Amino acid sequence: MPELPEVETTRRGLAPHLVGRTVIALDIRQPRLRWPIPDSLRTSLPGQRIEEVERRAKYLLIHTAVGSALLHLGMSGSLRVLPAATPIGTHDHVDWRLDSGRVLRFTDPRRFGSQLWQPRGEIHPLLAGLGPEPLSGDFDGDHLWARSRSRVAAVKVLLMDQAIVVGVGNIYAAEALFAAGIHPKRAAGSVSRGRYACLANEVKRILAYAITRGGTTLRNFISPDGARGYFEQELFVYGRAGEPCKVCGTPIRAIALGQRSTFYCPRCQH
DNA sequence: ACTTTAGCCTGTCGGC
DNA sequence: TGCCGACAGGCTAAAG
Repeated sequence: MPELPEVETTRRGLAPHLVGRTVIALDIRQPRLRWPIPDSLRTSLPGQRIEEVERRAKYLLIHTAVGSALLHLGMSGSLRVLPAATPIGTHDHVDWRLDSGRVLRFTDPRRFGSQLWQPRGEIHPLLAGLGPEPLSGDFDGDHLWARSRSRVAAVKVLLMDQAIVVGVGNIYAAEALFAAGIHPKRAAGSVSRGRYACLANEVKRILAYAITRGGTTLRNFISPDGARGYFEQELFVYGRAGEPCKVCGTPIRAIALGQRSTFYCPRCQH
């Protein structure tokens, strides 16, 4: 499932093929994604030259002179640059025809992804309320500590709240909490300043390391060059219910937290 | 202001 | 073998 490292891996794979290219036309075979593809994208993007490929949270921003396309992979989406004649598969919903003779192809079986448009000078509502980038200097333990006072929700829910910090999904939240030794169900407001400092550092370390591994491939994720990610081999708790903790040997436990599966070591995390 | 719930989708998997 | 319900999950909007 694409979280920050997977989106960043995608960005790095796409940028060399997109920057400097002009979008000739869009082939939209399925406009009903997480949100319908807006007319503004259909009318604004064709004819534009791509200036830059940026990542903000889990969004890819494809910048042009008149505005930016916002691409989100949802949980099963992938983007690849392919020869224009590549046969179209069942879930290949959108193609951007490029002047290089290739296409940027969006594939998404579950259609939780999106393609939106943001005119130059405007900020899309979906980007407006986002918290800081976890790998930036704006994010640290004191930020988590300050934003968690008086909050009774579980610390894992806080960590996955995109208004608090972006890019951390179910996998990396579980891994960071394990590394910091914090129980995922602990009330966010009851975690000390010092432990938040540790947690913030682990979030940064794990995300940065996962990017070097090409992200985590579970089910659908593939990078633009078709490669799988290799971080799954490095997971300590996610998806390992019943298996021994790699640190202490205690069986990893799975619980539901906010309708979401959560994995932790009952001995290492408190 | 915070917390909870429903909903968007379809491939996969266990059970019968 | 085939059908069927449960489950998975990022994220938002609406409800509590």
